[in-house]
Amino acid sequence: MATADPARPGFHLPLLLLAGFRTLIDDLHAELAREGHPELRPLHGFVLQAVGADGTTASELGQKLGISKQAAGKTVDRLVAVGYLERADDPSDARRRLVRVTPRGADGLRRSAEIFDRLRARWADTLGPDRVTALEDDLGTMASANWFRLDMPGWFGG
Amino acid sequence: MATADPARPGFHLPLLLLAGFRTLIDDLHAELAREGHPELRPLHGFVLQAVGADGTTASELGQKLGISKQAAGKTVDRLVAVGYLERADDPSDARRRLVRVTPRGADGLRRSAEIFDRLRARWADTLGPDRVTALEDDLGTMASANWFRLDMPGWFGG
DNA sequence: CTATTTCGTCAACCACGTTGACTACCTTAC
DNA sequence: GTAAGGTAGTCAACGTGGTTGACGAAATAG
Repeated sequence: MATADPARPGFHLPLLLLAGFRTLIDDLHAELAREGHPELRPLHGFVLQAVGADGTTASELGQKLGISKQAAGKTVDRLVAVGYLERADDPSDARRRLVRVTPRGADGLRRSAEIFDRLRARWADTLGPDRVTALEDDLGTMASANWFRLDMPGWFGG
Repeated sequence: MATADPARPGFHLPLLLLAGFRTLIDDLHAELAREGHPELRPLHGFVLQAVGADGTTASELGQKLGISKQAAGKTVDRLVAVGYLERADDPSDARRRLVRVTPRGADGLRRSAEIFDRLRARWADTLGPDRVTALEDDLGTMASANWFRLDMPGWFGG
């Protein structure tokens, strides 16, 4: 493969990280689809996670995810449409529209966590538990600068 | 951060991989912009790389990147518009339109490789060269299935 | 010479992001 | 109590990156 050209070692690392991420994410969603959540898309897990048990609002969500409130609102729309989130009025502030995870959303979230645990175990089986931990430690050290920003336009569109 | 919740260790790994990738890619493009390539988007580097020194066609490119020929064609359009790729007729086959990297494209590619080397060196400075190598080895082992596919819809859209 | 395949493109569509403008509402200050 | 200002949510237009389906032109197979 061109990008794995040994003459350009610098290209290895980003591609490996991307491929590793993709492998995990693809496996997760294949399993999630098998377990009754075929509509759940890769971004959705992060969004559900960010909404959390206490609920939130579109603006807050946008801030948490590093995207605009409009983009967050649209994503909520989609997740509401497939039944993973619901909106409710905030009695204490008529401007706000509370966003909450539905039972179905909670189920998807729970299964995601379980599946990720199993996938991590598979990595541990292949590499050894210590190396997976070391990998996580090292990545944690290096990645701490850009933490948990999902605003895709940084690398893709927009 | 919610997704880094220690109670859900399974969420660590994918997020770390994503964050690591993002950090690298963001740093690359910040530096690339500084060096005279502000139009270069994260995907573009992979595409230029896939076009290669010998040139290719939209269909071939699509196959290499794991996307449709139409998507590949559109991406080529954009890269032609900003001067990184050019099209030429294939004298031996009137259906084909050769896609080639321009000198400007080659410059961007060369700089990308250099910058990635420097970024990798930074990782090596922080973690130690042996751990970076180990990280690459382990990721290579785990990620070997999904190599260099850019079809975002798998995780994002459509 | 005809049938099939392949290459490139067009058109419609979807997911995901952006900015700008606007309404409705809460809050603060006078 | 009202005017002013900030905040929440939505609408509209747009850009990027993907998808499928349809189609003409050119190469290839029979």
